Amino acid sequence: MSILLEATALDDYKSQMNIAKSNLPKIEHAPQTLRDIVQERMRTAIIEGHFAPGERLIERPLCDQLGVSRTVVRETIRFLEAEGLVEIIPNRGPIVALLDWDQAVQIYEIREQLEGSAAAVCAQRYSGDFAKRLGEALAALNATMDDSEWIGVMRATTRFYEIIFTESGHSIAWDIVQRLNGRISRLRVLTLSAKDRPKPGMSHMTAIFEAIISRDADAARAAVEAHILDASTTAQRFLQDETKKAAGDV
Amino acid sequence: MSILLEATALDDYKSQMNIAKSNLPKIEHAPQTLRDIVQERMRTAIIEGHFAPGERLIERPLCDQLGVSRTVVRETIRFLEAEGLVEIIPNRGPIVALLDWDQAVQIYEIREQLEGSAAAVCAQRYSGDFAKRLGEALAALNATMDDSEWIGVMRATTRFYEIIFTESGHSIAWDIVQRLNGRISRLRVLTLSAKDRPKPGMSHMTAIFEAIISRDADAARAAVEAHILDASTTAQRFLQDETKKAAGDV
DNA sequence: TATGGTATGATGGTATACCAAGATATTGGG
DNA sequence: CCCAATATCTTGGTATACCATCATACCATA
Repeated sequence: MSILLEATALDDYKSQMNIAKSNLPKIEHAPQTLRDIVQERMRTAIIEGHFAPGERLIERPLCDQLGVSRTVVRETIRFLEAEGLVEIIPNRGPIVALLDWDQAVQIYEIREQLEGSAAAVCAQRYSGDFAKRLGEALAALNATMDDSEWIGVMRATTRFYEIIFTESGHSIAWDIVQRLNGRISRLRVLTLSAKDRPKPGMSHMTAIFEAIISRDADAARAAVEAHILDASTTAQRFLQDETKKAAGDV
Repeated sequence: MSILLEATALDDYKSQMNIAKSNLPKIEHAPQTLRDIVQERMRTAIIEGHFAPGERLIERPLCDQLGVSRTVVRETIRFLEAEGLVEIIPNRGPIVALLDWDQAVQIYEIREQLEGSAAAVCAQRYSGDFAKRLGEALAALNATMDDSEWIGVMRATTRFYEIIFTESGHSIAWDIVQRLNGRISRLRVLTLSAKDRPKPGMSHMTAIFEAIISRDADAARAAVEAHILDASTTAQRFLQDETKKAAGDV
């Protein structure tokens, strides 16, 4: 059964539509539309690697798998296209976006700037229970490092940075970073599941944490840069191995 | 007659569809789809201010004005939503995105970093006829400054930065900057058409040009930062005036 | 074997119908 | 005369059917 078919929010939505206003506890009814659900599901399916890069996304099968109309699927694809997660091949239709090393380098560089700034601003301005929350996120990240479930590590990492971006007030930069992360998700999977470097990643995150907490903006930025340099180096190794292997397979 | 109804590419497309393969010089047939045309047209209509911020974008009238089906319009809106040019109000539909000063500040800060980096990289690495091309772009920009057509100034400015980003190889950052510029287009219009500051803008651009040409990366970055600081200061003045006026109107 | 035609499948584009939710107008009762 | 309940209109969301085009694979014939 397809990953897209898991019976969850989509079915809830549909049954809710039919039942309509049968029960009253509809307060706080977040008007989550079908599109939102499908978007979210396809986005995570791509990011988590259930679709291979370059794989075609054929409309009607997707409709069948998701149980929604073409309209919804097409609008979703349009949205993901704008996000850079999907590319449109003229007269052939959408495919999962491909990623070459040049693009990856650019993305790491942009992340370096945006994450570095957010961390620096954070170090200067944080207040309230921010330190506590960031510490908890770091602890949670540390906990995920052991069970080596890359998906958990990725989510914990995201959570860690989300706290930083939120505290710094850089919501737009956070949007951009998340979108860029989606595009290099394949590389993140590779680096996160790399057996030979769970420790360096953790030490970098700890360094970022400590620099922010001690209100050292320059050190915070430097720590972020070190973290991303490490990640990009690891990613490069994998991507080039992969490229070589692909070249050999031909 | 609506801005959207200008008879141009859209009609060409449609008649081309019917004529089909009557004449052979169809080589280099850029497969521009209806969606692409509608997207481009609506994007520029929003950016150039033909739709007011907050204005509702009602599907069926748009279909009538553009002469296309709801599918095309809806997919276009989805794309522009992902671009941040359009917001969806639950149960009310899409509106032209609103912009508050907090968001604008964030956007200026991100632009500062991305444009600064591109200029710095450019200064270090430019080659070929880049200097000549950038000089021509600067001259073109200077020429537009006189006739005070803000649209021309905006395009020339975009062209100037496009050359920088292209030469630096930062294509993804350029995408991001362009998208961000779309979101603050209203502010750019205000600042560009400000009668009291055609000169400062030009002098900043000249400073950027000279710093890059003399391969001084630090100076280039500083010049970009000065330029954006100036732009954001001007923008802030306008936006706050506007806010005050709006408050007074209530 | 090579050429050309055909069948198939996928996409882009269009039209239409239906229902739900909001907004507005209307009308009836106090 | 005012308030409230109802009716109507508009819009958004969804689903479905249809056509034209493009690409590809297959097949038959020279």
